[in-house]
Amino acid sequence: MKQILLLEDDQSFGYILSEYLNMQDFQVTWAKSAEEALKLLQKQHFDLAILDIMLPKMNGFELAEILKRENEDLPFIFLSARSLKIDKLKGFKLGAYDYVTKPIDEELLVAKIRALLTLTQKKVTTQSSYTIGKYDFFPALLKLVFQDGSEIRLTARETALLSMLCQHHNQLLLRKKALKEIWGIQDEFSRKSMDVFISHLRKYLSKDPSISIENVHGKGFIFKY
Amino acid sequence: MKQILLLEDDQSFGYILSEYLNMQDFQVTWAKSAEEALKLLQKQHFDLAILDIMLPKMNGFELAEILKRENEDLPFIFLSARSLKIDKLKGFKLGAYDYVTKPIDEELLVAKIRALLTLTQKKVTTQSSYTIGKYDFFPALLKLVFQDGSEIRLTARETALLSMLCQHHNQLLLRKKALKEIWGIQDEFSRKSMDVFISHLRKYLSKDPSISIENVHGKGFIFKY
DNA sequence: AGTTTTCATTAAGTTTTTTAATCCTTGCTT
DNA sequence: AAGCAAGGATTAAAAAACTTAATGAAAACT
Repeated sequence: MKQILLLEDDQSFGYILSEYLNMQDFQVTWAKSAEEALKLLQKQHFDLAILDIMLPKMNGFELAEILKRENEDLPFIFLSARSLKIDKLKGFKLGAYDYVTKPIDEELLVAKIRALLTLTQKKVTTQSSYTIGKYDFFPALLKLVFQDGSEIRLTARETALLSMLCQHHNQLLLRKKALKEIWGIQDEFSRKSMDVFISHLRKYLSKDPSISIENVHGKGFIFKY
Repeated sequence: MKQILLLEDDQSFGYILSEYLNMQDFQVTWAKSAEEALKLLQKQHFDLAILDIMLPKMNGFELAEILKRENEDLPFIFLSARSLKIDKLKGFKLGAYDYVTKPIDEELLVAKIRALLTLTQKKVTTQSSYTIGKYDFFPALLKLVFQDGSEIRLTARETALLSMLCQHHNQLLLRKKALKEIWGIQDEFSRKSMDVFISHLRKYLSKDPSISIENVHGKGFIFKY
């Protein structure tokens, strides 16, 4: 569940919004001042921050500047009653993902939040382990472990390819996509090389017959399990 | 310079917007139909797409779906005269960064674009090139180019190590840190391997005597230039 | 049915990375 | 300050990983 930090000094609005976001399956932590927000940020991880701008002491802009300096990749959205263009420009310049003016449309806000989270999370995706039939696959350890405890050590490319297959399991993984991601710019030549690795993986995974890497002619592969 | 794909069938609006974006130092390619946009996407790399929704044949939503399926991580913004909430929701659901309604404020649009580009580019972390004294280093191409045009091809590990050194240039890069990042949390054994690569890099960079990779006993290296 | 393109697998060739060996440097100990 | 251990530089060798080639089979196209 995604952790959201909400900075908002207005009691009733803050309450309503945090309840709404909670309902939408976000884990909201509500800070009523920038100072409180900073303390929370040091203790806990957040996936996204929603920042009100006008606050009694330190304002949302100032907090954002600190965030950018310290907490590098926490994405944030400004939320403010001020709809002046100059404020919006300042917001974006500070690296905000969006600048939403009150009154807000909660449904749209949630849609934006989800889009943003998908975007920022995308890169990090690699799970730390996958269960593939009777195997366990540990990408970071370059290891594939069979039910009976026997291990197969994988090479870097084998691991990269198997990871991609896992991320798309039971869906088509386009050749083009894998080539681009693992081999970099797709010179149509490494096609051959990729085939060799598919072949390796099939061999490694052959102890469980319910697993298969099936080819879709001209398109790519489907990793079924 | 950032490459932007603009999909817009309205002649005059498309012209004005692409001119404006050009002025703001973006490299804009203007497609007048979704089909044309698709062709361009196959040939060229873009950093961002701006998609009009209402188009004669294939519309912007449909194109976005294809993009999501095929072209991995090209971020896009919808641009439309339709301001219905249902359209906006659909836009975000498709993974758009934003949904902007006409008439647009060009200045705000550019601010958003810049913010989004920063956001998406950040993930890739590694700069696309570094100037090191009389050399240019292109991590993605695994190349080190000397002033006189002569090229040195680097291996994956050489590139990874040189990238890290660049990121910390004129500061101490801890051995431990490099080992962890490049070799994975590793046994003190690949220490030796790392030394070999340091040695390679020194040799490659020896044509410019103002560059040096200096050792800090027991700690790591400082890349000076 | 024949032809062309794509795919699977094995083997051979090449490149990259690691390990080893040797000598040098740094900083500590007495 | 001499001796010594631990860290570092460089080159060469061995090992591992990756790519290319070769062959035969399957799929799609005419």
